[in-house]
Amino acid sequence: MSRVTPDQPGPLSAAEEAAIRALARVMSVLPKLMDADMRRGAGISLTDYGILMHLSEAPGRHMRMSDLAAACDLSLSGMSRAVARLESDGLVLRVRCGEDARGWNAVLTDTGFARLEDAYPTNLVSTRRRVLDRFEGIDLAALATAFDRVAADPDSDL
Amino acid sequence: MSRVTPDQPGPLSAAEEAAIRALARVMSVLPKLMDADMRRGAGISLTDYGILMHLSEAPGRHMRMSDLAAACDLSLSGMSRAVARLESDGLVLRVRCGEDARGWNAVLTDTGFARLEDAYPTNLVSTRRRVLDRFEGIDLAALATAFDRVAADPDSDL
DNA sequence: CCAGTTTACTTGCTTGCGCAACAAAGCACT
DNA sequence: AGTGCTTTGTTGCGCAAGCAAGTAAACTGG
Repeated sequence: MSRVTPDQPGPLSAAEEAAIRALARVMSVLPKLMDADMRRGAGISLTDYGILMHLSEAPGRHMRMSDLAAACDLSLSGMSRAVARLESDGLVLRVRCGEDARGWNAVLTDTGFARLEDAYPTNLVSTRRRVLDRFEGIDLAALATAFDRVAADPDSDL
Repeated sequence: MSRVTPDQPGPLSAAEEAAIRALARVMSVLPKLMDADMRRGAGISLTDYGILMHLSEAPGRHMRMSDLAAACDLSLSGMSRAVARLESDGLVLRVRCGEDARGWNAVLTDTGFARLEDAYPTNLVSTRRRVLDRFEGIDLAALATAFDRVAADPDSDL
């Protein structure tokens, strides 16, 4: 009786192997490079930049802690501490959530928005030099949807 | 007098923006997912798996600490501690480097190799399900070379 | 309207990692 | 051989982030 065929039989093909190894390297190297760029060029960590960015794009420039954590892919505890840091720097403010007094809204202050605007060019340059310039000849739209599928994460269990 | 034209003028195009955001998400999500897969499925962290893998592929199954650190993209101090952990688990051994008594070789033990073999299928499944299955219709070879260009990192300065 | 449960966040503890300071071995030039 | 300089690795310290436990507010069923 023939059993169900697995997705692929044996080990990886040469092309798959090469792609996976290169991706692994990118995942470990690129965040460090871009974080270093941001710290050197704008005095802000990549994590903090992402938080400010997400807030700036939210209606009213505020977000619930848990939504923000999900958007930035941080644990709630991690976001709690990150926002505390940003608050002590005056970039963000925490206010009780009106319709649910358990919740808190992280609000981007004007200072915070100015800081984001200040850091934006650095991020832009870093993005181009480190990534986009090296993706010449690749279909970015197709790549984006593939990446989206990767990050989507259905079937969380192995 | 006309100044030098920057690589690209203004902000990112829609496709660039989408690709960058998706890549950012992949970089933050995927390592956690695959690490979780490895821990649950094989009781080993992704970092440790990578170390054992690199050692297993080296001639004589041993490597200098600094080479190993570079290969795994870890700081030397980080690798020092990682190897100490692995050594205490019996997966790796540290022996003085013959031709340069300052150096140490991390050597993969038989136990370590067995552990790697044991973890390999888990890694394979995780790799396929999380990544390769979602890259259908993408030229993997082209993608690999693009990733290699990203990870290569000439001009370290911003 | 009052337990018991669920949800939203914070805080204590631990881990992994990087940087800077250190020890030890090699090298270079006299 | 001897004195400095370089290279290789390890250790002290600090930081960011996750998990688990705690607190407070909101729902839910009697």
